[in-house]
Amino acid sequence: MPATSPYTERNMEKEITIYDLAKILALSPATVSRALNDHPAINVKTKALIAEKAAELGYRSNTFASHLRTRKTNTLGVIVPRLNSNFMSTVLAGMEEVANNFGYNLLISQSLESESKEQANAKTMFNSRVDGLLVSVAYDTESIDHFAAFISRNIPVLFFDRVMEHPQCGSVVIDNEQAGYDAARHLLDEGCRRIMHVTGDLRRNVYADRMDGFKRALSEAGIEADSASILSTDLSQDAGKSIADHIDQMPAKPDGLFIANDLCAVTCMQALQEKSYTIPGDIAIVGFNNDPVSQVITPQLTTIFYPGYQMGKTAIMAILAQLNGTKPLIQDPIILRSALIIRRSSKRLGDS
Amino acid sequence: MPATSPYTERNMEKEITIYDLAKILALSPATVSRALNDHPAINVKTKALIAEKAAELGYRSNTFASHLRTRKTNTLGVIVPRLNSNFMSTVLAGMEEVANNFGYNLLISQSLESESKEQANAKTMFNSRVDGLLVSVAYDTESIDHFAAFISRNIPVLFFDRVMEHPQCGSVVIDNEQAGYDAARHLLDEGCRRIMHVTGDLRRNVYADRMDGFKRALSEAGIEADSASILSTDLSQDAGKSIADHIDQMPAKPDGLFIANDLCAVTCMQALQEKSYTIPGDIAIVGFNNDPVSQVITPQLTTIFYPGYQMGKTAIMAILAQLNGTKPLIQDPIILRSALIIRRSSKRLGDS
DNA sequence: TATTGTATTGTAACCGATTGCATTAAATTC
DNA sequence: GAATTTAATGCAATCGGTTACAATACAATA
Repeated sequence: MPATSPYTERNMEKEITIYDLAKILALSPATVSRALNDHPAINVKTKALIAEKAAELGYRSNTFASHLRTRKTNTLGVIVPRLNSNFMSTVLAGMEEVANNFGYNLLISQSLESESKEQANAKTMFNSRVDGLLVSVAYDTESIDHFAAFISRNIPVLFFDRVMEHPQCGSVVIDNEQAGYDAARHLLDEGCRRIMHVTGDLRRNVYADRMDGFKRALSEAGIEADSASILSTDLSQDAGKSIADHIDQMPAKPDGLFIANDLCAVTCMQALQEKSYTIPGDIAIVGFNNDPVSQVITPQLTTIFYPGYQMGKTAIMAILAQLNGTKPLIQDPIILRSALIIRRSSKRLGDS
Repeated sequence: MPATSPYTERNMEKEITIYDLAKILALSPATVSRALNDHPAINVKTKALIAEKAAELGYRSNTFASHLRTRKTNTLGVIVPRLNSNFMSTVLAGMEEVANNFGYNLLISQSLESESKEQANAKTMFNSRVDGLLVSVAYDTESIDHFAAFISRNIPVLFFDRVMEHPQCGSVVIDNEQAGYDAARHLLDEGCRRIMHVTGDLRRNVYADRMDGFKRALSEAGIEADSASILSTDLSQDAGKSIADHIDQMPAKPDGLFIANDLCAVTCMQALQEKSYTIPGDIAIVGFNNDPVSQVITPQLTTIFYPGYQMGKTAIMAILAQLNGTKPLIQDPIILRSALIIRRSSKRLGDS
């Protein structure tokens, strides 16, 4: 009976190195290294010989040794609040596609909406020596000190969607203020006068800006957005139900509702319908993100189209441009187009 | 005028190493290394001293040097068909959480449902020297030769959801056959007799198994599942519409519909409703995955609960167990519980 | 023939962390 | 006080590729 159980043995096949190849072919490791990197000084026949032997023996370059020497990783770090939202997974899909095309890998982690987790993630990314970092910050992130290490070493940090202000960091966003304005303006145009806005944590630009746009539209219409008409929540599905309860108990109920997240909006809408409110008759509703659920709910939800895939692609291209030195470190935010999609949940006036 | 533009300079700050720390503190690199790794042999005071200095100087471990030496990357590769589906992003969220807790990173890439892309991804993962590989195969994957390199080097390869048979590879799945049976059986119990099944590519276990279960239920009920009652599609949203058109033109229309994907089912349902079919009156429908949309559609969609988050967590734990040698390489598939969730879209009989 | 040039390959010093095997100092036991 | 532990630290080789700087061989030129 063997001393160790069979399944504890691993890596039976020895990993072969350029030294092995060199010895077998009676050449120097340097020549092998150069040949494998297609260095012009090496004889074509020698290259062919080495390539053949390498393939035969299943040689693979040890990227650690290589990176240790060259100080490049070809890896980009991505920190997002959550992986499992339609929006974020769409962004990531876009990122992965472009990164892959340019020979970069993606190291992805989620902060689960917690600043401390985000800090830990950043540290890991830093130690993993990512060539660049893409971040959408957590709900409760206050400081960006945990990115200082990157910045001081000139490792590009790019924020997307939920961004932080920093002179050295680029960002990719949509015009949230305008989107908020469009949403509110649309509700006003549909005849709503007591419009309520359900938003997220106002420390986050995306929510603060949407609210600003919301207020601007109301103020233009001569309506004051008092504090009672703005509700800050975590925009979860549970929050959606609570909002419905809340509205149900309001003496002067809103006739329009702008909720900064589709999933939350949809849940709220269902809860309201259960309480026999009609949508859009009693209350017109506008969501945000153009999540698949917005087209599935009855009535279909008016929302803001958010170009997630494009945002992912754009973010990667922007950070690669920085890495290649073709773009300055200091740059203006990249603003992508979003658009109001009008569906039935907000149409209070005739269609024609 | 400087020779290079200012923004092309990078990494101005010198990276400090354990040698720098050792020199500054008049210690040996070995002590510094041990201290940073919290080695028990090092004096607590010395550790504190080193930790402090390291923090002060912004030291970061060079993972390449470390990995080069230890031959471990602490990175797991994940190849999925698509990132942007509710199911997959939920799985990934679960994976990330566990991996992160155990100090592992995730290198994630998507095959976009193409075998050739999957092969390329596998190659990258191989060269990145991931410690293990988690795969859910693409729609059209025929062979698993591209994983042979891993297997022959005893790098664990674990399949999840869409799995391939291989004696050396573990897998994490649900009992798709049973789920398919449950779905069909439920429709039968609700009085359906002409039941149609819309499935995906039958080379994939998930679809083949669900179909087998479907057939078993029908055959038990004495109904023959003829080829006309089974439709193989790509389960996209477009497919959902086509299915509705197809049904609309069938002479003998089905009274029950089991679609192996919620998003597709929902789209189909909407298209059918537009054509004035009532759900579940004319046609009862069952989907698969318990996607958020299933609770949003009217009537709410009966579906199969798929434990995505748990699957992600389980898969990581299983592969880590292999890496730690606590589990044999050859093992039975891990089967997670799925469950039929009955909602309105399939209730043709009274509730009581 | 001596010199210079060209093509090709080799030598050896890195890159930075890890770790088996000492070594030294201090504490404990006899 | 001598002998033995115990605690803490150091030495030096190692991981595998890269690359500046030779070195060698042979052809071309003076």
